[in-house]
Amino acid sequence: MNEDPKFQVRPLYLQVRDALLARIKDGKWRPGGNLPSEIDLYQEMGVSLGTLRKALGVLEAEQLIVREPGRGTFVRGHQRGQTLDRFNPMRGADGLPVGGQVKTRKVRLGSPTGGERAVLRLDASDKVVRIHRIRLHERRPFAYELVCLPERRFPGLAARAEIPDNLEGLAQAWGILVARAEGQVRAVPASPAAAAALSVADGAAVLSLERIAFDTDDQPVEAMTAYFDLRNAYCRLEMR
Amino acid sequence: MNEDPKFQVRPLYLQVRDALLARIKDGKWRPGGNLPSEIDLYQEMGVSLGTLRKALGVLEAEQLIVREPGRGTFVRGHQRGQTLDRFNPMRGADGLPVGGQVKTRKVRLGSPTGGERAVLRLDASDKVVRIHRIRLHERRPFAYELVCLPERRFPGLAARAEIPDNLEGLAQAWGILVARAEGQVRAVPASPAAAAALSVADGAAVLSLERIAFDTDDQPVEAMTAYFDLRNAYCRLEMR
DNA sequence: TAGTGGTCTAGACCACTTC
DNA sequence: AAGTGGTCTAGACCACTAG
Repeated sequence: MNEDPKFQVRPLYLQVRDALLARIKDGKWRPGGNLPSEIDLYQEMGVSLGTLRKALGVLEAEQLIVREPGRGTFVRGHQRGQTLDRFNPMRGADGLPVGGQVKTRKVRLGSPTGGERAVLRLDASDKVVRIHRIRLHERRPFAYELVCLPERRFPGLAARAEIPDNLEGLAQAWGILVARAEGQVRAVPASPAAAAALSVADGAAVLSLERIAFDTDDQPVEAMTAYFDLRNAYCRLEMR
Repeated sequence: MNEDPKFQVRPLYLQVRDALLARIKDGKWRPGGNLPSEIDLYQEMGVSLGTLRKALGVLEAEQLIVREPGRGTFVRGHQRGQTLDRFNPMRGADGLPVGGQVKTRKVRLGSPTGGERAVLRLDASDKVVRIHRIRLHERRPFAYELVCLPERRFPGLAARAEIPDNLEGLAQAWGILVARAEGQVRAVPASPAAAAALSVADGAAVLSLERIAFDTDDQPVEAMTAYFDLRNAYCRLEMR
């Protein structure tokens, strides 16, 4: 880790971050498990403690690890039992966390549309896995979700019996680290399928959430479109 | 700055951050102006360079300052000419930045409603300033905004001739530092005033954005409700 | 009591901007 | 050439957790 600094462009602490991230990706340190102590790590990697701590600080800011004074450093894992992942800002009209049943309706292998090819950066030969879901909240339909995943990133998914209910569950099962997501909330006329799923009139306005999720290499991992009954849902915002 | 550490709870670098922030608030360093160099600052404050730099890092993460290698450290100022402030996620249907005329319709001093008293944490005797605005985009009405500001934080505002077009402009003019905002986007039936402003049918569904902005002491600074034509607007999201 | 992460210091060298 | 922020090191002490 201590080559001639003359030819290094990427700062050492970012190289250390990359090396640590690579081990998390490899599954060397499991989600929820703890990393070696800072003392062990900086000695093993041949950098100073300050540099190692700066690298850990970056990973902490990226929400990939959690540090607890006196206890250790842990790989951040997906909280099971959460029905919505942390990249879903939609809430029920009552403001409570959405916590009903999830019906996974179809899981099919298919070819991407032009739009999906573009946002997921796929080749013509790539396949995608499509999942349709309906989420209930307080026994009423809350969301109708159309998920599109690159088959290359989720091999064997279409044939699986049990499928996780949200992005974080899927990602964790396939060892993918989701770093961020971007999207839009709009109102659109309901398609027949969305109208049926949400029990609203055909063509009535519904809220839509289009979302693209990216991994730590900034590669797209999932494209989702979700529809919500105008009256039962809103989008929660935190702005800095 | 170097008292007996036995009785210090708040870390020194956060105390330094607080001291620097106080000077920014006082207007000692103007928005856009530059701070003294790190060397001058750490010597003046009697802490080590590392501690001073950690304090600056916090202020940078809070988006209150900007550091430019080789040039210096600057107080982050509001970009004039931006019609929407950085705490407004709404965009026109074309995705372009909203950049039309802004009509400030009414500016009135009044008493807060119960809801406003609660979210702005006001006493019964406190007054509020209300501003109504209409924003145009591509010559069509884009947003109808109802702004509610504590008179105590914006003294003399109701009597001013020229009023800034958005939260950041207002805050800068009164020396307030906005740190964050939270809110919700929903669809609601248009009130008569909103319907008239947006040229939609009375009671038709419109998007609404309710937003509360907070300063660096986490005190509420503004409560806004804005309405948008469903067909012309959407909400842009970035999630981490 | 041993181990962990958090804070703080002092000093060196670097790339970059500005004059 | 002088000044700025960015990186990197080595070492000290602290509060907290756990056995």
